[in-house]
Amino acid sequence: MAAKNYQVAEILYMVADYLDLEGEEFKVRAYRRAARSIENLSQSIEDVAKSGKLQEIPGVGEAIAKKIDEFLRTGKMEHLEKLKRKSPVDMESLNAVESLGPKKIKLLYQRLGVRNVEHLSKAAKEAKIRGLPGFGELSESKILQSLGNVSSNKRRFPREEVVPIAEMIRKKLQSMNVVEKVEVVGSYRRKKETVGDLDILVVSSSPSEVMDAFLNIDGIDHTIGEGEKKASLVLDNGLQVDLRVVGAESYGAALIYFTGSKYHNIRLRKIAIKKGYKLNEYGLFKGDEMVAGSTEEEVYRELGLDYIDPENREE
DNA sequence: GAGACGTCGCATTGAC
DNA sequence: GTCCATGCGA
DNA sequence: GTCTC
Repeated sequence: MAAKNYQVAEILYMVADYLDLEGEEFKVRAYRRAARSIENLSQSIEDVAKSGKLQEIPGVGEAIAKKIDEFLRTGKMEHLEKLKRKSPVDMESLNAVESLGPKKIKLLYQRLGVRNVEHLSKAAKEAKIRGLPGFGELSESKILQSLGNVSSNKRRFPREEVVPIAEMIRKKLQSMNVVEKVEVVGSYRRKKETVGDLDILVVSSSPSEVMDAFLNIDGIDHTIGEGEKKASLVLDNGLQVDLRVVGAESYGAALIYFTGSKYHNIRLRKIAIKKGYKLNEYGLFKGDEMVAGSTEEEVYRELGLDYIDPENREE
């Protein structure tokens, strides 16, 4: 895969981040969608551009195609340069800080003049952030914690590296007698070469016991959150693991939903709408009535589709 | 050309 | 303490 | 900004 694809995607993500700060909503999604398409492209973006078929990429229309062309020809994108010049803050670094999104970044700038991570770190250490609307003492310490984590954050893990971990967790949960089903979903189930995190789906009559077991597996660095149906933690090696517990009646729909890909879900959802249904992680509904949900096969069948293997759910 | 663009659980605040 | 609104993340 | 209707 040409390295250019990755660069183009990165640039589009950056444009999205800056637009996000300006309060744009749908353009942001549009740029991120285009970026994701290009990441997943099987051909080199340069070849696609040469044959003038950029607009055939999902999410790429006239405007973005033009910008990609510009970048491939000149190595720059004026649109992004302009956004950067206009922006008072360094979105690239600030947006990478956990728990900070566009709204909070904007507020930190307006109230404290925070433009980059150095300013942020200083403000947090001086306890200036607590007290701002929407921030408390806890938010402040989370920011500091996240700033300390920057290096270990965000890498993707080779599949081989996570298989033993996934299996360990799966076996541990499966051995519990309140657990009916366990599946490792997400890109792991789609058998991608790398995974960003591990997603685990469980059916159980006693979610709280499952949560408890999950939060006590070996090798936990820290937990990110825990609720009745959902928990997230980070292992010593930096891998994030998310757990979700659902009812048996929703198992199939949840499998589909959490296995993804996102594109695949969007496609299914559209097909569902066209047929007068609504599809979500809980099931396939006609009005308020669930017509399918306990198995994947059932949901696909009801949508008029043959079963699609997880590996083939990229689009 | 107009209108939609996913949706929801969780953490945290802040009001009561 | 409970309940709500908001932002974030997925 | 892009896609669908």
